[in-house]
Amino acid sequence: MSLRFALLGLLNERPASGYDLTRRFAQGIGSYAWDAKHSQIYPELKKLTEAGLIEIAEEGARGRKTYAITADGRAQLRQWLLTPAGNAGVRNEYVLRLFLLSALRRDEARTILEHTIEYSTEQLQAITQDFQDSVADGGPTRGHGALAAQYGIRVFQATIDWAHWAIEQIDADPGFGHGADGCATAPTR
Amino acid sequence: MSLRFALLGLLNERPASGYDLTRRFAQGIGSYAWDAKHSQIYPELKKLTEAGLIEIAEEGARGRKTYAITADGRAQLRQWLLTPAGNAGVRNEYVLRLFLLSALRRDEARTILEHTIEYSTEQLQAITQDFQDSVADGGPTRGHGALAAQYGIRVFQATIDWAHWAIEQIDADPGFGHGADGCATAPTR
DNA sequence: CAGAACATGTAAACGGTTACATGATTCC
DNA sequence: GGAATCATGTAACCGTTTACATGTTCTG
Repeated sequence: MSLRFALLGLLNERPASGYDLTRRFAQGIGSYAWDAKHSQIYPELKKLTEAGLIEIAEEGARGRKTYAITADGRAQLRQWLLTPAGNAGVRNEYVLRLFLLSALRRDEARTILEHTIEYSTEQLQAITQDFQDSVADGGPTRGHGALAAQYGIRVFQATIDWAHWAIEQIDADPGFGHGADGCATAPTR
Repeated sequence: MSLRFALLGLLNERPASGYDLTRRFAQGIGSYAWDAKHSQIYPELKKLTEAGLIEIAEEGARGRKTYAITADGRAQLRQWLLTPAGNAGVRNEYVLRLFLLSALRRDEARTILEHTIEYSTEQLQAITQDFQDSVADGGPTRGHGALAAQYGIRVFQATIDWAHWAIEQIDADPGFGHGADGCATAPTR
């Protein structure tokens, strides 16, 4: 059900085609909120159109269809947002990997954490850059743009800080890596 | 594929039954890394056993089966962790909702952000409490326990800080809520 | 004119959720 | 003895991914 509202939310900001929406999922929103592929987006846009929540605002070159949210769609989006939702099914493979670090040897875990710092730093810079580009283009400095960008910045910064701290921890911990292959402290059974 | 490694990872820490694993998903790990229900966990444990990656270490009362990871399973887990993974399909409905706040009126968005602060504060306290309980019980203060708990603490704290900042932003922004129902700045077409 | 990017769609296979279903043990 | 908790499983449905499939427009 969330995909439907993710699409309504993006279309509420401004009209877009399936192609546009696919790229937006592949970029920012897909990295920390919700991901979707074009093969899921196109059929969903069709359903939303049939339900009257969005409409084709314009048909352009190459079969391009620009969709816009309708009053009905906006009402449903608002209703969904105003309905409280307990923390539903989170899925983040990257974070899962961070959780399982104790299965690695100290040096391996350190390498992964260093990659995490590198990766998160890149993401941080990408968000900052995107945001500044959007400001320069006269794009939305308010609403979605600024709030979401700032959220991403803070979460990635927290991840970087955590990874630095985690490296210190594993370096200081003599028992780290007990679950690693071929280590004497890990009996097979 | 990730569920498989999530299970191997948890079993690498210590042997557990399907029931134990279900509870651990419902608690910490399910809130910020990976979620799964018992109906998915039990069949997966069966498959992992058939593949020789885990084994039944003990059969107890009420049909309880305690599974333990095998050397093979540990090797596969380690291999997976050491294989770099670009940020794969993230899904977090709670964060998605935060992204779409600009569809609401200022006062509504503020309410949601206040709920976010409240909720994240509770989560923060729950993690801190769980972690302290686990230390008091002589549980693992190393590996998974400490690193994961600290990660959760930092991410929830970042969310709280962001929400405070976001409330200030929307209060200061005269254009906020342009996408809300019945607002003059949002023409239907 | 070739290759990249734009643009949309479908189908099979897989993963995940909800609901159904059952029974044992413990606690009060 | 009844309720809560422990404990495991299956099936139908729905959401998601991967792979297949096609054609257009722009850029160099």
